[in-house]
Amino acid sequence: MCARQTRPVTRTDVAREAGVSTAVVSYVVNNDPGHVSEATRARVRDAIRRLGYRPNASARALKTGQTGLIGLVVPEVLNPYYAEFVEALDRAASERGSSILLGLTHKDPEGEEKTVRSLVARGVDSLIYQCDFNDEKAYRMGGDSMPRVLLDRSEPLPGLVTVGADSTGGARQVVEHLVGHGHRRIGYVGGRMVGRKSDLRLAAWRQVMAEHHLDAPEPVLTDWSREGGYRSVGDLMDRDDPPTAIFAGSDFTAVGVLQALHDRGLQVPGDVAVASFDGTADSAYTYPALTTVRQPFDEMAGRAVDLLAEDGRAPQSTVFPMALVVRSSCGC
Amino acid sequence: MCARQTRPVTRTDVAREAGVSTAVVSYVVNNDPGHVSEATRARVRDAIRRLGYRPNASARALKTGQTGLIGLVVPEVLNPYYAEFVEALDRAASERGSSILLGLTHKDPEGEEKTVRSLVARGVDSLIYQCDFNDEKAYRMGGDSMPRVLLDRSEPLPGLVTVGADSTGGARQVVEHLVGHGHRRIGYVGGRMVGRKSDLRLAAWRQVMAEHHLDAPEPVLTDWSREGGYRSVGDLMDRDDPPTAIFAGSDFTAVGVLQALHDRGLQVPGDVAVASFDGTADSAYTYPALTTVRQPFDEMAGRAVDLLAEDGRAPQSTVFPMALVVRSSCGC
DNA sequence: TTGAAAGCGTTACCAC
DNA sequence: GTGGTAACGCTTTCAA
Repeated sequence: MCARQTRPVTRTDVAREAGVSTAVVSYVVNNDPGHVSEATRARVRDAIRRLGYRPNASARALKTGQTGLIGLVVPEVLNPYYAEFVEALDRAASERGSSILLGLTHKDPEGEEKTVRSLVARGVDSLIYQCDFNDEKAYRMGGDSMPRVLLDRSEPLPGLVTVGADSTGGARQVVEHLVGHGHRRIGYVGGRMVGRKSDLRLAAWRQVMAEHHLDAPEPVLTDWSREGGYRSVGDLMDRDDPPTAIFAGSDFTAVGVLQALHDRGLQVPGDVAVASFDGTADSAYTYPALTTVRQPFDEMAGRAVDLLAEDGRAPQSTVFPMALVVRSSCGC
Repeated sequence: MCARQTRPVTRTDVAREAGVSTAVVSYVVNNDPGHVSEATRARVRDAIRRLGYRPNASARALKTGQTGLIGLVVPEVLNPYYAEFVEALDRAASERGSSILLGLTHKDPEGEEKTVRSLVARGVDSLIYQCDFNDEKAYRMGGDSMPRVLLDRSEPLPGLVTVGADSTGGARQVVEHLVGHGHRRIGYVGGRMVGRKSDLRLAAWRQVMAEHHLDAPEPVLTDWSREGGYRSVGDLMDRDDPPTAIFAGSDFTAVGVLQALHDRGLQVPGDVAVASFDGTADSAYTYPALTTVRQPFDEMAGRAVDLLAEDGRAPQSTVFPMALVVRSSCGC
């Protein structure tokens, strides 16, 4: 009735049990259409159930050369920004029959290289990069034989496959909105860019200010963290003419900004308005709730996984629009 | 100089290049000690480098029966509570030479079963469960042949391997702290337990109240989300004698509670004190910063991965203490 | 210290 | 429709 031994059931056992060859079992397991008669198919299915047979993933992978694993390189998952990507990518991957092999770098710059190496060694079919440092280097490390995409890039990168959001358009919407509230002194707080040339948000902020003939105060550049946001408020508010509104380069930054503002006894949006960037889930639960522009997480994730499946190694760049989410931190 | 074809380099190629047998290549790759002379070793390493050889993970896994993959079943990663676990587990796993294969259920109750099935089909060596529903059922699904641990369990479960935190002790610390501030009406807000018998936090709160001869107001049970926390505040504060302090069953819940309190124009901790449970990173960045008890994420993660490695199928239960983190939401 | 060779569980080509 | 069987790339025993 039940197997005495723990030896795993193989396709050979099933074949014997069903009185067919191993090839037929393979056909049935892989739903090979038309190849096998209904009667046989049923018999095999039955044997599979009776024996509790489970195909061996490693054997299949060895034979087909495909593991169904997508390696995801991402700094951390405690930052909701990355968490949004991870969730969206997991959904996209599983809809398409793949799984995500997590490669957290834990924000360690050299962890990136280690992570990629480990992912490749585990036999991932493809790679998605969502990282901050040494982008192109890490990207190359994947090896040219493997489909890979660089996520969260707003601009095409020569020779690379990228997917991203229209950061410029998004940032413009935020700053325009703040200007629309009548603010004239709008400060910018964000992190320093590490692996990229420039910060499109910063540039867009400058540009919108200029278009409205407004002076852009000196931006505060810190690191992309809540702590960074917190610290930046001193720099910004201790000036002779502090801003009446702050554009934070990320929701995460804004969380720190908000706390620092509260600690100084300033009202938001009464004394200072705040708006930010990313539209992560937690931006709705700050106090006050953040006005922000939402990243198209699902669209980017879906596209990224599709590109991998297309095996597309032709360099190309996809950019999705961002949408303004109006809440109360701006004064609406 | 460079390979014309894209055919992947195998151990056979390396053997030929180095003028040795494939077995020797294997010895070198796996650092088999003493088995091969320094000269040969160097020759092989050289050939490996020249050819750019990378061992094939699937073939190795097929042969050894080990993939080095740990399946992690977890509802979501956007909730910082789970994100803390994911980060800690990833760290623990990679320190021990394994990788985490992510199995997000996306809070879909039936997703749990699908997720486990998918993880097993991908050939994980072992399974870690960090989930809310149908615990034991999902646990059994892993199959008895596979090492697996149920994470985040404060009490032993007959026949299962569990790792958790001392929730009772943690909750007691929080409530005692609130009592120490002179509060007499301390409310409880938390989620409903789904896969478990009872909520130890709730019980501990009741007990501490009783020990101090304090009446425990009717607890508010909602779901474990920011939204749930937000909604619960109405239930609690519209009473005839609203509490002067609130114990939230999780930081996530507390975030919603805080926002609702602010929206009602109540000061924290002035009008109402708040303290919570979990000690996730974001609890330091609410307004005001939350007093909470911290889960021993790293300890639990490390222990969980160790238990898997020990192949320990003997049911056992490990519980780590929780530590009070005093910040400003309690009125300190 | 090194090599030959037997599988590991599949898939898929080719005969029947 | 069905079955035989040669790989896939690796580990490991056993002999040399």
